[in-house]
Amino acid sequence: MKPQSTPAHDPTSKERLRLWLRVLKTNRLMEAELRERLRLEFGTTLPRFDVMSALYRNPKGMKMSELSRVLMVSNGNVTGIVDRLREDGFLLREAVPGDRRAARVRLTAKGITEFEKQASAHEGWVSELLSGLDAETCHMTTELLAQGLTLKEPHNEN
Amino acid sequence: MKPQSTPAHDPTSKERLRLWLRVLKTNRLMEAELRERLRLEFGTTLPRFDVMSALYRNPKGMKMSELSRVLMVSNGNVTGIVDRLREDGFLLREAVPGDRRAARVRLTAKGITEFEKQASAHEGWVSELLSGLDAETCHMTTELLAQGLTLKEPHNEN
DNA sequence: GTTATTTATTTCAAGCCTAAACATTTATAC
DNA sequence: GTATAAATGTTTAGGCTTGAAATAAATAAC
Repeated sequence: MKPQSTPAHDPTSKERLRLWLRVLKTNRLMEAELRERLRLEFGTTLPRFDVMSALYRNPKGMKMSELSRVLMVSNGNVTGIVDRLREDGFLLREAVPGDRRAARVRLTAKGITEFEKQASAHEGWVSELLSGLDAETCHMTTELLAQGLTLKEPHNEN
Repeated sequence: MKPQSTPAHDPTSKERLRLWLRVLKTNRLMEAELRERLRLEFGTTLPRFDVMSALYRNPKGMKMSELSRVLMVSNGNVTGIVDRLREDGFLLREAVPGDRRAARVRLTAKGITEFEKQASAHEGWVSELLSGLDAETCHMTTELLAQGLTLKEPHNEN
């Protein structure tokens, strides 16, 4: 837990690097698998699933900038994904009263129905992929990762 | 550690989902930070760094398909990244004697020098970002993730 | 009230990424 | 030997992603 001296062969630094590479690999393997299943079973993508998931947790809708902050992707990125989801009728845009710049986005009934199917399958897939870890071990690992990351998230005032 | 029953409120399934979301968040925050630093300090990107890193560990060079397998990205993806790195003079392509389909890629001297600078900074950044975890905790977390992921990597016969 | 700044969002160029189609070469079957 | 299959790479179409520039509206300064 010392500061960050990094003299080329600092063993702590090496262990942290190994952990990072493991996180990276876990992430890639799982994303690849989930992406493929979402595509085959539902004809959708991970970013689309993420957007719908955020909106599902916020039934009253979210502003574009909120979405972009919560999902940790750029503003312009959200524009495109939302556009395509709207073309498919899964969400709609509304004006924000009192602020003609902003746009509020929320799921349609069709979007809610569709997302619930996807989310149920998704949770099962994740559980299957992580079936090597029981609940307690998962919980501990989650806490360790959360505590270990000394990285402030971008500010969040609603 | 039971199979994957997933009856909507299975607590184990929920913990695995939470862990997955935490891995995802850790990955995004760290990738965003590392990407920005690579861009500002070295004018490069994470995928480029990854390719050079793989080649650095294989001084004799790697075939395109090897690169694609090790990095867990698609074949066509590697083509583009390698093209751009070659334009910058960081790597070169060679014919593989006895197989006129294949191409072997390896770092140039310029590429080696450049990557060593980047890798040194990169290791320091990672250590800084994970400074909340000491060596032992890192090691344990790495093992847990490695063991927990019941996902075969794509086969690797050289 | 006008000017300047900040905020919300879109557009754009460039690069990343995948799956599928393609071309070429090598290996296998017979 | 020839047909078939498998392997190596590239290309293509479409979507994702970013950072920067542009647009427009709201807010602050004065």
